[in-house]
Amino acid sequence: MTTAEERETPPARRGGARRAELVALASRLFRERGYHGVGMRTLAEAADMQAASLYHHFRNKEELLLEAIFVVDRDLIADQLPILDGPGTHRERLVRLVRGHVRHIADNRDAWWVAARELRALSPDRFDEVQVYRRRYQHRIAQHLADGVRAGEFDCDDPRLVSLAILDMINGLNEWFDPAGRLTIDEIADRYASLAVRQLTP
Amino acid sequence: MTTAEERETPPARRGGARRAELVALASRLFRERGYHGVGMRTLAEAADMQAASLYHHFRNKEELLLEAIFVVDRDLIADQLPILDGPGTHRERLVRLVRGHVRHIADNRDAWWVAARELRALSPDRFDEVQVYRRRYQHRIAQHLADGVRAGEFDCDDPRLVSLAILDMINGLNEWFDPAGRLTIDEIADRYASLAVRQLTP
DNA sequence: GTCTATAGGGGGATAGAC
DNA sequence: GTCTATCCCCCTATAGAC
Repeated sequence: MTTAEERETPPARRGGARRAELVALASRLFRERGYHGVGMRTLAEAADMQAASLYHHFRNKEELLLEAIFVVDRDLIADQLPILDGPGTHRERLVRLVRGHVRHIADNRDAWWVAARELRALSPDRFDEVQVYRRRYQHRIAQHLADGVRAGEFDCDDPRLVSLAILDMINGLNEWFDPAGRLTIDEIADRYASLAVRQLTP
Repeated sequence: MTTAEERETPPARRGGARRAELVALASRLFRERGYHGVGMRTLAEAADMQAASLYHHFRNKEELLLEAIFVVDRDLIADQLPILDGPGTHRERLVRLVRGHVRHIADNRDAWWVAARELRALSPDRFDEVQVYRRRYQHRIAQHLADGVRAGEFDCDDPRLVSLAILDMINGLNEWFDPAGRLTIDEIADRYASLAVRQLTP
């Protein structure tokens, strides 16, 4: 049982290191086998405990999924959007945003994988909750592009469409990025920032 | 039971309209609830039959998934790659390819959804089989970009990376495209073709 | 080609001891 | 905070009648 107060605290602010470890473990397994493909018994075995013990840390399986997804969608807003309100030209701020976004993916690959694939496994209420974050991020970027156009710095016929195109381009890299591959993540971050700028250069 | 000859025929060339109907139905349900989230009973009910009857049409559940994914990955190669060997400048051929790719997604949204999310639910052998198609498509596009650079038509430091960036941009639209939305699919196809060209214009 | 029946296993979740 | 034991349900797949 949880108290009313605990129920209203956002999941990721509750609990400590153990809870975060379990979420990270769940993210890895969900990524490898899919949310519905991983049972609580499998999860528990990987955490060296019994399935029943997991229910002391999480109300149910969905809460594990929600926390994994929040690592992506809530933290991204917090880390990234302040960049757009910071100093620099519109172009410089966009470059910093793209680089930061690429590195956030590289630093949280399992969670990004899960957030991309398993959002629909959430109940409708939870789904909507995540979508609010996701849309806020995209809309703010579209706004930044429109601002840059008004400032005469960008050339862009359709900021909404281009913001989606740029985000999809970046998010796709988690599918093929290989830490041992031809390019380091910092090289990719730089090149993707250039590609984004190229879409907007007058 | 199937004969040896049937077993060696590629899945999508076997069977008739009924089989294709069942694959389309499965694609829709897999998209809505995920591959592991849809049971054979659910599938059978939606098709107005009993679960056991499905095993007359498909050896197992995975065969349904494989066929859904092949609608995307095998057909795309067949429809699209000839464009790059056809007439026109490198730029014109790229524009035709992007438009065709966008329309293929719009015409097969369920299958594309499943192909993007559930590839890992395949057994390793089947997974590899699909990846061969996927890589062939991407490599051929990277080749086209490199050819265009040599012809002096494109400017591109890293054709491999840019081919991935363009494909990820396009494939992402299935996440947010709404047939009843602001832009028609043909408008999106045109604008995405322009964005792709913009990445390569000297 | 479709059915009924069922095998054999795993699913999420809970009760209550310690 | 972790355990054992268990509930009840759904899973994929097969056997064999029609």
